Amino acid sequence: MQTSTQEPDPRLARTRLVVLDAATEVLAQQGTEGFTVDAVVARSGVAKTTIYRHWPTKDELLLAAMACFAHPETAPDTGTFRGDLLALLGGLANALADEQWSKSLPSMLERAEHHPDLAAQHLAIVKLKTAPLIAIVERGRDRGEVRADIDLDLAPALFAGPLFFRRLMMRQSTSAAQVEAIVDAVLAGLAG
Amino acid sequence: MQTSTQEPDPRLARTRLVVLDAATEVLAQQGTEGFTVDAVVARSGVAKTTIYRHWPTKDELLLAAMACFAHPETAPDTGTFRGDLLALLGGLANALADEQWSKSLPSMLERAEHHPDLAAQHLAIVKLKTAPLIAIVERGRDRGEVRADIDLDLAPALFAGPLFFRRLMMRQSTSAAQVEAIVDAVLAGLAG
DNA sequence: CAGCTACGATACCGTATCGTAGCGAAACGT
DNA sequence: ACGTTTCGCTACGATACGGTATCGTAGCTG
Repeated sequence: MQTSTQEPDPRLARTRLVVLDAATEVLAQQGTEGFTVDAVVARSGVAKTTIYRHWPTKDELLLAAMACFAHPETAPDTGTFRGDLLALLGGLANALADEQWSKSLPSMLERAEHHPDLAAQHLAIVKLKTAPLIAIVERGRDRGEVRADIDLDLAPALFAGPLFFRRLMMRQSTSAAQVEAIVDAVLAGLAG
Repeated sequence: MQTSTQEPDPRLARTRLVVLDAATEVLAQQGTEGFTVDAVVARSGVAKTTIYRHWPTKDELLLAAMACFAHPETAPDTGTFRGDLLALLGGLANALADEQWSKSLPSMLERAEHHPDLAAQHLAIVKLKTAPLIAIVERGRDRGEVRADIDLDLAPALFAGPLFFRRLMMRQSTSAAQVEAIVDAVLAGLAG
């Protein structure tokens, strides 16, 4: 046997791509309230029946769309602890300002609050995004730039928390100068 | 004339109270998705027609329900800067853990993202809640415990941001010891 | 080319939900 | 006690949306 399942139909991948792309756009622009299958149909140009052949229910489509944001972040390496933090948090500030992920973030939080499976997935995304931050702090600790008794679990909240707070609660973006002020403030408290 | 508008019908106030109470509960427990007029009817025991007599549309009911969370926070005065921060943020950590307001927070954020009027209202609530924090920092600055060039706009994000981050993004509560660690970390960076 | 597979279009069903109509009953102020 | 205001109830209309059925078409693989 082994009838060469090596080549799956390219049409499958194509519609998956087009539909998920449209789905993430709808989610970012309209939120969960406007996230309707018909809206994805209109935006993607893919027939509703086809969408249901790929994702048997709307929730699975939404889940798949949200999973698209699970790209791992890379940790910068500028040589200094402070430089790494500035680079990473500066990128985060920009991402929070205009990336689709940040625009869908409130929707994800809302649904995660009431749907355990989505909460788990979102937590996985958050861990992917905060991993480099932890890595940076760990590196700083090993270099002696950070107190040895630092609680690594608190690091993401300390550094990224203020940025998310400004984005979600105050609806403000954070400038490079403000990122610098935040980093310097927290950094002083962690110095060893 | 002047037929003593002093005494409005107590029935009006009563239903307002009962309905809004039920509405906030539904919102906290079910989120915006489950926030339906019929659900509020079921929970409050008030007839649907009556609800519509008070709030002509569902959105206005939701707006009114969310406005219920606009209680001003009082600033503690323990005598020391650090003590004030610990008291206030400790209270915030507890509120984030189990108050209805925190449970409806994701829903409010989600809707604020796409409804300008709700965004404005939510911002007003946030300012009410963060006002005492700013007051504390200001007091600390005047006492010389905080650098004079502190950016007061950044203070809420620095202190409260980590707590919200843990609640919203990590779905974790924050213990008193962790609050202390956060306060001490940020406080060191703000010292004058 | 032949057969299979995925896609498209349309129509359709069932349900949830917003919002209203109409009428009677109860509670309020005087 | 009486008029007025508010409330409750049932039923209803309208619409939007999730999901399916059917059939025909286009594209892929061999």
